[in-house]
Amino acid sequence: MKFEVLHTCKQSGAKIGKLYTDHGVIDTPVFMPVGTHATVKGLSPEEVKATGAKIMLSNTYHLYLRPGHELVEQAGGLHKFMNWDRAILTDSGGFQVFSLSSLRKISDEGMYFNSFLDGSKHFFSPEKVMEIERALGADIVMAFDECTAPGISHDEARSAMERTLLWLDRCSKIELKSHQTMFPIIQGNMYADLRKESIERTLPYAKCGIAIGGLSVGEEPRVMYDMLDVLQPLLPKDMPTYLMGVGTADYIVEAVSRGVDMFDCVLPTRIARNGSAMTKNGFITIRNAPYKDDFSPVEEGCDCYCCQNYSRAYIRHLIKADEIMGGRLLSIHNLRFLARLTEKIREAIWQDRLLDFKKEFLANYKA
RNA sequence: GCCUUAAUAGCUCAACGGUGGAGCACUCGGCUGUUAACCGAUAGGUUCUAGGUUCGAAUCCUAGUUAAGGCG
Repeated sequence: MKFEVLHTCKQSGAKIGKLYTDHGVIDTPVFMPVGTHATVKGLSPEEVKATGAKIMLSNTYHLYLRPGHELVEQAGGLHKFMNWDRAILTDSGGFQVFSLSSLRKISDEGMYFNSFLDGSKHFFSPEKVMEIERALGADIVMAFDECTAPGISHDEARSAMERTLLWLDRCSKIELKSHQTMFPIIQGNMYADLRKESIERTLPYAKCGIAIGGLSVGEEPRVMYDMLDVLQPLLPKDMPTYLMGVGTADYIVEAVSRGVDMFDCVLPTRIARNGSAMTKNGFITIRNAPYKDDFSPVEEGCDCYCCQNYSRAYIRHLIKADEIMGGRLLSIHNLRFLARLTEKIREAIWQDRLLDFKKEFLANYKA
């Protein structure tokens, strides 16, 4: 895997790049749809591709529990199993350590946890996670990290950061398949000194990209931007930076202008299934009454399959009637919306005017 | 014509003679490395009508109205 920088924005320092994988080339900045259970909920791979996605996420923790990484390997790997021939990134389960905290116990050795499916006991060590990710066969595999919530003490944050670094070192010793590369993850909670130390000590492990974890976990946006500001001067210039879990237009624009290149988020597809659409003016809740007889497209000027063929009124009807198609159409739109956003961002970077673009974009966007 | 049963929120139904609730629908809010086609909130009532019994009636009694079923 190789990353090539094509241009750096003179106004912002943001870069346009190409990430070459065995499963295609990814233009950055990029948004990556999430398909936790080896499917972007509700959409076929063809539909996901049609939104412009060149890479998608899947999840180590969930696929390990069901159907099992051995089975995926037996099927010929994740790409073949799910019929997706473009790039895949697997998250390590570190976030599940965090979000399913009631079910786990954590130590330097790793994480003991109970399956949310049947309560059975399991253990993830960094080595075990790498072994699973190798079996799944994604192009980019995430290191096993410990994600923390805002509000913890400096000591607790340091402890999680140290553990993440310890685990990272162990992850780095496990051999992956030839087409795979591992992204290490920066932690440090909301403490500037820890974030700085974390990136400095994590960078030596970054071969083709580096990730920022533990943000967008409930803190105020300002806090996240502050952390990105701390990291920005220390980010590598020759490889992509991936801000994990971020997926609203305003966050993406703000983060790219601070040097971030890759994003993923469940939000576009989740809020779609729950009846909301992303637009350049912010979210709109299509399921609400005002759209009952609104026969215009979800977003005027959008080139997606949804907007080209269906009205807000129809989609509202589908959502209210609990018809799957409503969530599917909005998922298509929201993914296309973010793909188009990154296209516009790349264009602005080419033209060395990303900060102007950001200002114009945010002026119309209501968070 | 007679008999039986029923009538409570928009719908389907709870509620011992003791402060009328639930689910769904409606309206709105939330969702950020997916335990999420999910979660939450607001609103919604002359308990069919009129009398009666009772300290107190959705609940018991009488009459009526409407509906369903049965008998003629």
